Amino acid sequence: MNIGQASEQTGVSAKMIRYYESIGLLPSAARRANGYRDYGDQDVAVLQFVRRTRDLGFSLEEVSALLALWSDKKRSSREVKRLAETHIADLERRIREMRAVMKTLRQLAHHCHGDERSDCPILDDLAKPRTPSAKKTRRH
Amino acid sequence: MNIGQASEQTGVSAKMIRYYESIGLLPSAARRANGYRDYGDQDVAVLQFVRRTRDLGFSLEEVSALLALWSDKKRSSREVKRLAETHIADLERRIREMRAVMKTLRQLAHHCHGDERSDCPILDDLAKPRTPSAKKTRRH
DNA sequence: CTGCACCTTCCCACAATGGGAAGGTCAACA
DNA sequence: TGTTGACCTTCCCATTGTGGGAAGGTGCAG
Repeated sequence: MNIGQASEQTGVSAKMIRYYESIGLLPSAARRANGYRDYGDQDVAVLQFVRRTRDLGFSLEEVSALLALWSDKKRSSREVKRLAETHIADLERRIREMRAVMKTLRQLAHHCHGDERSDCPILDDLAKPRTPSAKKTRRH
Repeated sequence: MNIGQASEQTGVSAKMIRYYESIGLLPSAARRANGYRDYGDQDVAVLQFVRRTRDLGFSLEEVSALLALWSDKKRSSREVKRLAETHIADLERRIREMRAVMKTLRQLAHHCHGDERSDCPILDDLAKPRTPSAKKTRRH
């Protein structure tokens, strides 16, 4: 099957499939005589695995680790669970941070009348403090 | 004051101050005879404004809009409030998405015994479905 | 044969930030 | 005076994950 079909069946764009191969996340695809990449059911399964883990927010590096664990028959399930739980904890932390930010924004917005008058407590407040709590919400 | 002091007082790295200037987010800084950038209290106030809005998760584009509104004496507070509320709605949406993902991950992790045994329902499940709900959690 | 849809590789762009090189400047200290 | 070290300057590169698009080959249908 061509890359286009593989893309359609998995929801991973052809561009990304080639990219994943180029960075070594996926093994080099088989090639037909004309140079086209050729995908089989096994490849599609791997792509679906990648698609799914990406949808769940795992980084490509984490996906790579999960793929390795997936194909390693001797692996213990402990590692997998640990990876999932680390990810859950990360999500929880980010949600907490975002909630703190929302709280601040809601307070600011609440005091802004939001009409034609020009005085706006949001802007006045933004100019003053040096947010003490908010850490950089950096993705890993 | 030199860029180093301005950086220290505002928590914006010197690197970023120069970058913000280069992309036109900030006006060109005054220069001393030796070519060093020179910052005054007004510049520091602007940098603090930027720092604070960045901490609250606004993109540089949004910060730019807020800066314009800030310096526009005739603006209505409606626009500002709208910007803040759009941002709040965006945060809410992202939190909802992340919670859905966490729920899935928790279910997966719950069924994984996480010990030396190698069979792992997390990996088995990841290989199967085509997540229907999870949209890309892309930052704006 | 022509046209169109597909494939290939290669380069560029994005958002925001950090790292670091190569070189100029300034202040303090021996 | 000379040197040292802490600044400053610009310039380029890397990151993460994705899309856009050019330039060219392939394959099939009319």
